[in-house]
Amino acid sequence: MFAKIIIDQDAKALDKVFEYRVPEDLQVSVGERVIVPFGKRNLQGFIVGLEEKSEYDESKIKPIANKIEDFAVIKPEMLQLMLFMADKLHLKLASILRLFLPSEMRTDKIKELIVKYVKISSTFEKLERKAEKQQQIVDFLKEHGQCKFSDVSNEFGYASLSALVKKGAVEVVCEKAFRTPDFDVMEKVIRKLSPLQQRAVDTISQNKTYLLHGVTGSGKTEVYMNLIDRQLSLGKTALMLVPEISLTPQVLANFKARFGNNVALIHSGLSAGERFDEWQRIFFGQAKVVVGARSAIFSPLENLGIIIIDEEHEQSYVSESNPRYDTHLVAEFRQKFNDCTLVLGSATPSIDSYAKALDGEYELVEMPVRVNGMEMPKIVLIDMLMEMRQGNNQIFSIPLIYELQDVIKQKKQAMIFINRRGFSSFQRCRNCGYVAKCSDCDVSLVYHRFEDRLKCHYCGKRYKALDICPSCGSRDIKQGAVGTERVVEELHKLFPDVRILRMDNDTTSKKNGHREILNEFKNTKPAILVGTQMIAKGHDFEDVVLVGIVDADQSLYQSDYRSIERTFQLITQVAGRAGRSATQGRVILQTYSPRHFVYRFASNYDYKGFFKKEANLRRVTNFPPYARILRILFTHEDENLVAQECKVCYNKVKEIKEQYDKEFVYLDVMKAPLNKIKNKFRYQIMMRFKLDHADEIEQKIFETIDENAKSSVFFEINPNNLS
DNA sequence: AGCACGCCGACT
DNA sequence: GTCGGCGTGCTC
Repeated sequence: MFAKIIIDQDAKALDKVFEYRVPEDLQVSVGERVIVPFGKRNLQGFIVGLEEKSEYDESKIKPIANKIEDFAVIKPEMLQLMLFMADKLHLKLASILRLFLPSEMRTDKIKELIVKYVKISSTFEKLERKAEKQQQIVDFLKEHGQCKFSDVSNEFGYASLSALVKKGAVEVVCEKAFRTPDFDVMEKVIRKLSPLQQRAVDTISQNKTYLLHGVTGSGKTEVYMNLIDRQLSLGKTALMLVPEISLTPQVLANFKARFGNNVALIHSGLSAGERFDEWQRIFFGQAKVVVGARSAIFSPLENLGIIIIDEEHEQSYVSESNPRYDTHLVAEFRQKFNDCTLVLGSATPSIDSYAKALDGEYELVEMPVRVNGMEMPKIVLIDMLMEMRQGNNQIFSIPLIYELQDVIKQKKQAMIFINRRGFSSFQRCRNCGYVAKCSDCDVSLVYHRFEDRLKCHYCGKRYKALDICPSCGSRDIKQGAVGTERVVEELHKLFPDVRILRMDNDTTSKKNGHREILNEFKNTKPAILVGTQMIAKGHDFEDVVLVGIVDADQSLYQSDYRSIERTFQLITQVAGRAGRSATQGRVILQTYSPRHFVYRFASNYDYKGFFKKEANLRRVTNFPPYARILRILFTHEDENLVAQECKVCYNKVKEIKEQYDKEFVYLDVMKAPLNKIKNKFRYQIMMRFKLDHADEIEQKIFETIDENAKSSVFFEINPNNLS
């Protein structure tokens, strides 16, 4: 018998299947981890196939040395998924397999909690020699059967017990034990569903994909819980993904209360041991429900009945490091493989998903009203250019200051949202609001302070930094970016007696920083909470009646094609924080581009109108989902070497482009925007092509690059982040 | 990835 | 003469 084995090493040269002989006395099956002699070393490998005959020179084949576990860690579904991902994303096989296991399992220091038990051996008859203590142990075990090793040794002494073990009179049995993380205990609350929620639950009943479009506050979570309950009662399992930042202690406690020990929770706060144990509980079927962030999509659940991706539009579902994958793609595979239900839920679906829903690929389910019947907060647009012309050069507009005064008078609360994401900045004319765009790509240019140049992150084209506005001739050019500290400072000046809290990466880095700030905010009235994205998620504060968005344009002028979509999502998300109680909330949205269509649609909560406009824009400019972007990134310590190699590959890709000239919208080589990371130089080939032959083109490019590149290369399909 | 082989420069 | 630099190639 011969085994096909993937060596657990993340190297291009080893990214293939090796063959080994299975020793007569070794029972192996597909999916198991083994130790194999590889060159001079012994390495870990995964059995991905078993065959009677070998295709390789049999004299060179070595035997498998050993097994690592006595069960197949990679289940058949995951092996299929591995092949699927390798094909679609061109990732190395070993690096995909690593995604399927908790990282603790790869290091040798597996922290499996093993409890040792002892019992009388089946072969034991009686003690040969008189030994008082040993006799006592034997009698004890005869009476009680299997006992904990530590208990027995504590009671009768370690020496006697181990002497018995050495003789073979007593057998040691090792069993696994699980550490389960502690939780705040919460009462199980099952709310009665609104008719709209009930309708959604009833509709989502088939084994296909649904896009659940429900406004903020429409009670999607309760719908999810009901859908999961239904699957459990059918004897199936459920997988629910939530963005990492939404996995707050409260949310976790909620799931624990609802599903008890049936649920496994996977989040970044787990210790290595806890993570490993949760994985095992899932693997062995003790946990029937998994709730977790992105990587939980690889949970080894069997008999999957439903997969739910909450806030499906969130960027965090796309992995931006090492094995780059998109959770949607994996979820779609698992949905098909298990013939189960897939639910994508959002108040602001991604353009990609909504387009699929309109195409009939997904079924659209809508929940257009809030569960408490409350109206959505009113969004008021403030033209900051107008404010400036009227002599207000502050961060806050006059209307926002008025509204804040009002909130304070009423002893209510407000949130001020700072839209600060990434580190790139743009240049803007303070007089007319002009922002420089790339003439070739129609995305905003990024200002690089170091070189004092504007650059396009899609095509690499460089432009002189602005000193005079090309649109109105003004010299009043500014780089936009206001930080949370600045805002807090200004608020202190305006309202010296009011408690002002700040929440961002700096203030929440401490262990419970997050919770402490939110608790303090909850108990202080009046109060103003200033924060970044973090405050846009989850928490509902009854007394927040006002939300201020200080500089909405920040995300609008990020240099990627999804920036408009993201701005719409952000505004809707943030607005949802206001007015969760009886009074209708208000949102003050300050912008320098008040006429941009995104604000018109967002302030009217007109998702469909927005989609139509944005989708059309993408279609005519050839951006996803109506085209595909492929970025090939080359990295190496030696700059000349990567640059050279990248160039060679570019020329090869150009040959492919010639074959498919009508399909290509764009192709070029350039330094990556972040030219050097961790002492490695980065060069890239960027291209965009239409969808008709996209898969075909992609495969050809994968092949060509593999043949021609020696340095480390990776591929990104429709990347979000172009650093 | 890691380990050996191999072919050139600087030293006991 | 030999030690050691890291380029190249291989691992079932």
